[in-house]
Amino acid sequence: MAATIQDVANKAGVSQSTVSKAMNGTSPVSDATMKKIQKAAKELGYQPSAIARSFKTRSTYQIIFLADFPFDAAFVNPHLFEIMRGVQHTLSKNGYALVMQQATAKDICSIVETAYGQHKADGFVLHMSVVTKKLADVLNKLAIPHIVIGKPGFDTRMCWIDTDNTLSGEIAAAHLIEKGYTALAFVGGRPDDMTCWRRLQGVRTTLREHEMDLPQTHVLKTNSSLADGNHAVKKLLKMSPAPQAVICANNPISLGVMQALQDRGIRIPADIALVTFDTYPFSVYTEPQMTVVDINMYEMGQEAGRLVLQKIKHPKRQIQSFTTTPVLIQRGTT
Amino acid sequence: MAATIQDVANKAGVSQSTVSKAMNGTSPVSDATMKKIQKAAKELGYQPSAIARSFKTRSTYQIIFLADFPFDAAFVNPHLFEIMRGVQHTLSKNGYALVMQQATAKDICSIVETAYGQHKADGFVLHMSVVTKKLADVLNKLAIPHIVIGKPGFDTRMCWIDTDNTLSGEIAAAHLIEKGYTALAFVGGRPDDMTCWRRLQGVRTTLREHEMDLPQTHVLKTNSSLADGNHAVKKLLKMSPAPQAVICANNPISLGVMQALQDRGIRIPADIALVTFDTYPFSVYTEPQMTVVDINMYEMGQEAGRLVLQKIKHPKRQIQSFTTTPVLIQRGTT
DNA sequence: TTGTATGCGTTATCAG
DNA sequence: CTGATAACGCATACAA
Repeated sequence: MAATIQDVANKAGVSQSTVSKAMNGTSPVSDATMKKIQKAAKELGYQPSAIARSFKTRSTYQIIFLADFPFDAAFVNPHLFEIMRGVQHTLSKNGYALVMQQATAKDICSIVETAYGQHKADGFVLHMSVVTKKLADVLNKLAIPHIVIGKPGFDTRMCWIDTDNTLSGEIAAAHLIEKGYTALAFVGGRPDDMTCWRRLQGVRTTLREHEMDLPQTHVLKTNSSLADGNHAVKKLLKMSPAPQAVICANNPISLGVMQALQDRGIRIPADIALVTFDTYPFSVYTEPQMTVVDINMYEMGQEAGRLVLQKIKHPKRQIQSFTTTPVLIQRGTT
Repeated sequence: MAATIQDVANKAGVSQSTVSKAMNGTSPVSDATMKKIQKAAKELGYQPSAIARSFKTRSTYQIIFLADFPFDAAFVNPHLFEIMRGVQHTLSKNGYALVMQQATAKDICSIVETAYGQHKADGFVLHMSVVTKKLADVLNKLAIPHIVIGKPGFDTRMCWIDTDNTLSGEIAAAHLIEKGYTALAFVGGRPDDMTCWRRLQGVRTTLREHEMDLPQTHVLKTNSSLADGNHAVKKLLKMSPAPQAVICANNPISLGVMQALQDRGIRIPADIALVTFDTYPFSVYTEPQMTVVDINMYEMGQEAGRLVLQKIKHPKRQIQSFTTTPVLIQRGTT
């Protein structure tokens, strides 16, 4: 059997509580006994039992990451894992572990209630996609430490952090303006795609600040697929004034636009410049590589980790904010 | 405070140990008292403490997944997450939780030793990339339940499962033969890339079975990048006999080959057919879509989960095997 | 600075 | 079928 704190105490010739104090520095111990204890512990290969400690301190040192991990998740929602990596990193540094668990909006409440009720975790990191109003009530009523990744679509007292897509849009627009492009177009996603929509808002804001215009005729709505990008090109080329630069709301759209443009012999960026958002999946594989406004999801994960630990220590603090600044990566398309 | 088993016992007017037996079905209980207990438990919202149970039963019901999660992991090694999803699914169904933790070949030993020594987990799922001989010794000496994802590069008594890349190669070759292609070429990775190498071996095996040949001149070595795929085309077109079909050892290579082929006006599959491995990242985004031999990593994860639980129950059983059959997905390039 | 005593919530052994 | 009782390993209030 593994050595217990009692074994160490016996071997060192001191009491069990003294060993505890010595190990945790929770109360002063004389040099002499400290030495004895360390020696005994080392010889026995003593390792404190995390379970017993949890039992006594009534905390698990665990955080559960809940999301609806889709089939082929790494491709469908790669950000999820970059965020998880970040969370894990922070937690690990603070002696906490990250548990990964699948959930849906449907079963999230019962999962959280039982996991917390049975003391399986001290807190939760929740992806926006599984967050519901009912969950917000549960979290609030039971005062469960948590942080939501992504701003919930409804008013709530939950704690959340998100990326600033509006700011990303502003940065994209500012870059194009700085490069001297005056006639812009925007190829977006569906009206209910908040990410795309916020990026568009950002673009608009910056253009307005420069007293430039983005007429409704130059804003295209699509379903965010590569094929939609292809089709958008027909409309882009009919616009008047002809766009000198196109902002694509996401990677698939931008790849579609680029392909169709190049198929017609239009040179990028000489004839038309292109900007999109996020590095993956395609932006570094195109020729030329895409200029993008990127976001460091790993950093956001780290911040989420810090915040959930903070909530555990200070349950009353409420955090609702944007984090991690988007950054422009200029490559070949502008 | 949350209700304890004692509270339930008091409310039901029975002893604490009877409640335990009733809840766990660990010893027969009369219908009448069972009813009383269930009623009391429900009214109190009783939830058993997982910590206390762990403490008593000396098991954590946790498995740690250890891998070197790289920067932009979802793109660099997407399979990792599909596997994790599978593991998590199986564990969850069996009342276990999956902890995600970053590790490197350097620190893996100390991580495993302390995590196991401190009773933070009952077992481990380890990615091949962090597995060392020293780790194998530790695992063996302490009889730690584990399963390695990927066959280790050295002889060992560790338990592992892997995908059968050789079989994948065989399937790719068989498909081309069935389609009537007789002159083949193979564009591979570096000689030390075992995945590529095994796929090539599989191709060779099947060709030999059909008394066909893959001469050394028709096997190209590259660094597995898209650009390498591009460059390979020059050599492919100089080969004699001219290849009717090309097997690319992985996705980036195949995309490069396809691009360069199409740039020269060569039609796929009319002039040259193409086969590669894995669905992502590119195979569904090309035009035409790639025919691939794919592997279900989620299934492999599920299997890994089952195996590690089995190892916990039967520590002596040793498993070293291939799992999950590769499957041909015929699309537009053959 | 050290030791004694207590209890965290559960399961399990044993007697009744 | 039920109940009393003893651990599990540790942290901590309190006493010395």
